[in-house]
Amino acid sequence: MNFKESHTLILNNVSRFINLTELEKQKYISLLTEVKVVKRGFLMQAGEVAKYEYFITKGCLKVYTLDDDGAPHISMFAIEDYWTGDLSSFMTKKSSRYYIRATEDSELLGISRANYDLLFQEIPKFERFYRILYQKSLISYIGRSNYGISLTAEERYIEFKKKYPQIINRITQKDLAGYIGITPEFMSKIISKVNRM
Amino acid sequence: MNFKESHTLILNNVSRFINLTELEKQKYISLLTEVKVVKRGFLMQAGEVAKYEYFITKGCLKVYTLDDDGAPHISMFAIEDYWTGDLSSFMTKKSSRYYIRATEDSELLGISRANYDLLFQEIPKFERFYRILYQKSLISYIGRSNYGISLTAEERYIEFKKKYPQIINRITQKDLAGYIGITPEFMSKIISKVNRM
DNA sequence: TAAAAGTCTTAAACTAGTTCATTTTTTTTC
DNA sequence: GAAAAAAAATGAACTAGTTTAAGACTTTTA
Repeated sequence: MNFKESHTLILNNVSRFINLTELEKQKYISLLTEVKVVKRGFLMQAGEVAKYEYFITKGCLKVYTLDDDGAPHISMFAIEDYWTGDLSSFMTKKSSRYYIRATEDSELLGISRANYDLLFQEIPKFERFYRILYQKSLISYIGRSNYGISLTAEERYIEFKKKYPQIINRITQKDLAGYIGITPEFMSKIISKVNRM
Repeated sequence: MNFKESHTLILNNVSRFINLTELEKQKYISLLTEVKVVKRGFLMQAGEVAKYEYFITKGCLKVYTLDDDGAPHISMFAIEDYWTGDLSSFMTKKSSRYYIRATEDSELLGISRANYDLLFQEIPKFERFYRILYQKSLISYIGRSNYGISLTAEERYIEFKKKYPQIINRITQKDLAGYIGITPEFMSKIISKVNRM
């Protein structure tokens, strides 16, 4: 059997941590659902329960909440080879506070909650896969946990630019401001200052 | 066989997510090391490699970094029935940026990196235990990831008070300021303001 | 139990970041 | 490819949080 391009991408991602037999690969792929979202389309909206966890095979999306004043707070940008979704809502089946919206035409592979649970029964190796995946995500979130309160906005911008050069050119300055946690006006000032340096 | 009080505590913690046989329990306990730290003592210091991940059976500790000006940024307080350590350093074996210091006389159970790896071979069920543990931690870190940039210091204080009433009476106002991400002076103003309300 | 060290409070002068308003530039849509 | 809509730039007046300094209170140590 040979797999589609998107299937090869996700199987390569999984094979970073566990080895699957051909049969297991087919089984895994059979549990996934293909999803497309056009630019500015919503993958999910606040108030819904997260039905899927997603792996991105093409495109770019932003995950954000709206505060009481309706101002967006972007918690992540996700591109090809990243996982995204609202893990909390997905696990608890409670309604989500998050919006996920494509900033480019995007393609994803989703796994439903039922299939996620089934996966551990059918291929217990996936306990290990997710153990390592969550461990790595956790390490990265722990590392960032203090950055909002201990760095200035300018330092957070410089760090983002260094860490995610492949993302910074694909998003608007306004969305970047929503991620850094400042107003678009102040973002504009910082960028012109840093570029002048 | 019967277990010590601290062993019962950690076995209860583990049994939230997986069931162990008596033999597995004994095996697990045999992989742990008991550690005591007196008030103001260090469990680890920046520059060291994290040799253990810890489960707290008694006491209270603070995990923090020092910034370039020597000001402490506290990333967590940990009390009985919590896990602590520097997961990044523990996994990568690179030197840590963190200090972990007891704010009360404390007792912990540590697992070394070698025993952590062995654990998955000997009792594969622990892949599931850590998958769920890390998933829950991750959900809580994701939930907090925007709180430093989207809430005011006063809102962060009120939230901390509501969420961790059992911790707030065990730490100094100065350490709380280091966690909230403000100066002790401003912390003092906020507390007197909130209490006046 | 006295001295030393650390913690907490208060206040005045300062700075990083916001708000609001206007203009210019870029992107989207028909 | 023109009109409309959205994003970016700039500037002036404002606010949340910092800095520095000094005195009062509490905890630790010898």
